Amino acid sequence: MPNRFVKKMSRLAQLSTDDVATLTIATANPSNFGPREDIIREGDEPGPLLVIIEGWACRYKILPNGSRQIMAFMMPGDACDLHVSLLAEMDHGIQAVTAVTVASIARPDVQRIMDAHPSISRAMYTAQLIDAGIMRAWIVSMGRRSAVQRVAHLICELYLRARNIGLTAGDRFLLPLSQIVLADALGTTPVHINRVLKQLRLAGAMTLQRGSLTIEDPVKLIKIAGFDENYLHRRLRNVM
Amino acid sequence: MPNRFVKKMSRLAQLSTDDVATLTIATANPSNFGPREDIIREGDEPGPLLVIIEGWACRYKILPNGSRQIMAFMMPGDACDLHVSLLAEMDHGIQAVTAVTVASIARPDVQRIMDAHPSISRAMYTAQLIDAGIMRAWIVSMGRRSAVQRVAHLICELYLRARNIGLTAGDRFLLPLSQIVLADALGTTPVHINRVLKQLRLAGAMTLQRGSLTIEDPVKLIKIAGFDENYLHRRLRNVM
DNA sequence: CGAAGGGTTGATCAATTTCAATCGCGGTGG
DNA sequence: CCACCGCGATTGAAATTGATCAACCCTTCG
Repeated sequence: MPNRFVKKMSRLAQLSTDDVATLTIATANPSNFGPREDIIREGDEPGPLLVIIEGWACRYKILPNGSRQIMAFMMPGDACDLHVSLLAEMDHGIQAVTAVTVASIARPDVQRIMDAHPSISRAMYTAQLIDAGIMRAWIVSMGRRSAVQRVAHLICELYLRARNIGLTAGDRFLLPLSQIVLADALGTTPVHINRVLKQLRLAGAMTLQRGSLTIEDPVKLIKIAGFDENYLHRRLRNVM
Repeated sequence: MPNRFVKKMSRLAQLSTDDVATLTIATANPSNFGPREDIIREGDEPGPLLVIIEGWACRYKILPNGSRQIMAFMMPGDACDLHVSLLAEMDHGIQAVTAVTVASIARPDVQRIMDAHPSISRAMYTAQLIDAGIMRAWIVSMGRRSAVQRVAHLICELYLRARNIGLTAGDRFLLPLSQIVLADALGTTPVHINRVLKQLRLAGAMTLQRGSLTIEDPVKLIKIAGFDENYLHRRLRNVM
């Protein structure tokens, strides 16, 4: 029974039985974090590669004035920091959003595994590609979309990502993000997020209550978001 | 006389004479683009790896309502699309900002070179790491900084990048970005950029006129920007 | 039961957009 | 050589979005 990370890697590249076994063994040491607990703090020296097995986490930065910006959400199967091994010091933190199970792979092992398993290496490369695409989409959202569009767009992104890993049930899925967290991710205030959610609810597009999101009218939501399904989806040649 | 790309790669990893020769040969076929000319268009199938040898370019996306968001600036030595080889179709365009000289390396050659030259591979990996850090900083800027702070922060970033490749003269450097382009990059309007620039000028922090930027008071500028020099700089263990 | 952490709503304030007009400069055709 | 264009820069005034401030409610949990 492969864990979420192994599953994700298997989707991103054709893995042999040996590849799968290697990844499974490497991530067989999970540890747990509670909600709001820091997994990595800004200023830490980058340690092992961390992989989310269960739960949601986020990448964030606190600004001098105390406000917070979330730069990414991580869901089961996502790696936290594929690329930061060269940093002398983390320039941002990673925090559990829900209760989270994390597996860690020592850096030398990552290197060894990638060297010995080209398919795994390819899968990780692809994962980075997807992440970069998501970051670009966030920049576009923050720069040129209104608050309503931003919320709608983020929901579309998260819905598709959740669906990809089998976390959706029809038009509904568990979205364990408080309005405060949404505000920190979208660069607005909780108050405004609240009004926007109400607006989307009244428009009959979607409803978020007690951590459960229901998409009432997918077409309307996508239209509001100006969501380009392809950026996460069809435009990848083979994967997802 | 190595070109800008070779120089940059040499700064990012210890390259042998052979590595340098390989890169030099691979990028010895430059072609030119005029300002505002598209180097890659959204929807194109990703082709060879493109490398900026001279001039400035930008990565951008046009939204349904016609507005434009710039997601990155590329300066001499920067690669356009290290990672997009797996995309079936470009989800954004790349455009020349000034007159630009671009070298291209066919994808299979990229693969072959990286396989045969671990140091080059490492340098490219590091380049990606830096780019990801810049993207994260942009997300933070767009989400949580005011327009003045955003402009100041972008100028700090571009100044350091320019200085890294020897394009600055003391506190001055050529910044070939119109107020319109700055607005597209920072998610505001040209009118507002104009007022913000005036504000920064009157504050004695920096002056931008006719494509030339002068930093009058670096300390003040950095303070306004809330700029963390480390994110581009000291936090990398060995490089830059 | 009390406290804490969301969520909700109203009223006001501030930053930024939008609209509109003018200016200046480099290039071009007559 | 000069008038004319087109694009970017600049400025003012009005309109709008989103932020801030301030309550109050509700649920959960110890």
